[in-house]
Amino acid sequence: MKSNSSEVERFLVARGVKPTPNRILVAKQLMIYNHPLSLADLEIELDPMDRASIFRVLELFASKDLVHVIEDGSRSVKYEICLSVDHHHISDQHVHFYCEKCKETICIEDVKVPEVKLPEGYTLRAVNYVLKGFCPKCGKG
Amino acid sequence: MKSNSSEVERFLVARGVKPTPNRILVAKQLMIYNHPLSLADLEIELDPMDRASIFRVLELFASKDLVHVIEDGSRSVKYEICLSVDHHHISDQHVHFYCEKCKETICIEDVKVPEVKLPEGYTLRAVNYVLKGFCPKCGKG
DNA sequence: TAAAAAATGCAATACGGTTGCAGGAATATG
DNA sequence: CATATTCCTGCAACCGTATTGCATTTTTTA
Repeated sequence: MKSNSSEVERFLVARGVKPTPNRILVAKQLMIYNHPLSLADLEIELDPMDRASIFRVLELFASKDLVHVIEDGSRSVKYEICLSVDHHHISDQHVHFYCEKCKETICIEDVKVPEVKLPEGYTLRAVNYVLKGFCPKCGKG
Repeated sequence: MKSNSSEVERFLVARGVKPTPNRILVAKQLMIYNHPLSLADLEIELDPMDRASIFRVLELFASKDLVHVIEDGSRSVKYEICLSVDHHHISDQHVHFYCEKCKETICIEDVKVPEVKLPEGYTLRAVNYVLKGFCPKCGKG
């Protein structure tokens, strides 16, 4: 996983984002962890960076498709860095599993989001497919 | 769509829920609309019923599988009445479409949630598959 | 180098969800 | 039938997360 600053910087620039200190830190953090993080998670990791600043960075990243936004049904939205440019095609996205016991959101890289055919007239822009239950660590509940 | 009180009452009793006035009203409202409603939606429709009361009714309904809980990525959870008993099998559930412009969540009854095969060790209990974009009414955005 | 624009941090706010508590209705018990 | 107990309800307070407004600092532009 790439993590040194200049690499992160290049990544940001390549995606049309000006590499400010905060943006580099947020991106780096998202790269180090390889599972979706919430705003609160990042706030802890990036202390003392301000929550609003992190929020705005994530907002920007999302608008430029640098992150996937995952709503796992926990009360907070999760963000996952998206390194490859073509992972916006739905069929390239993997599903996520939310463990109702340990509250972790896990990427199931092996399982891609299955595509469905929408009726006429709909314009599809994103998809959110989250499976819920108990993860292997938490057993049968 | 069934909507008179005695029918709703029978529905509740059949599912093991005591048919109190509030519960009947909430269930009826969910039946009248045939798309998922948020707590706030219901609060408006059922005025002057108390928010906490509606909340507790929904909580009860969810625990008894009388409603599907849908997280569409808007900030609020949506509830959709589930008339048939066997719609808890994932493959029986339909997908939902969230319009990013008009903020409505629409049931795509025709499109069932595709099943995926999880790796060993996971216990699947629920699934949330929401498509996002623009609905036919809102066009291409 | 001055003006403009962008990024940041702080504080305040909005919002949806949730809980504690007390009164009242329904139900069970003697 | 009277009383105890449980359940339901509404009110008000609270919580956590997301979001915004504004002033300050930093960067970019002219």
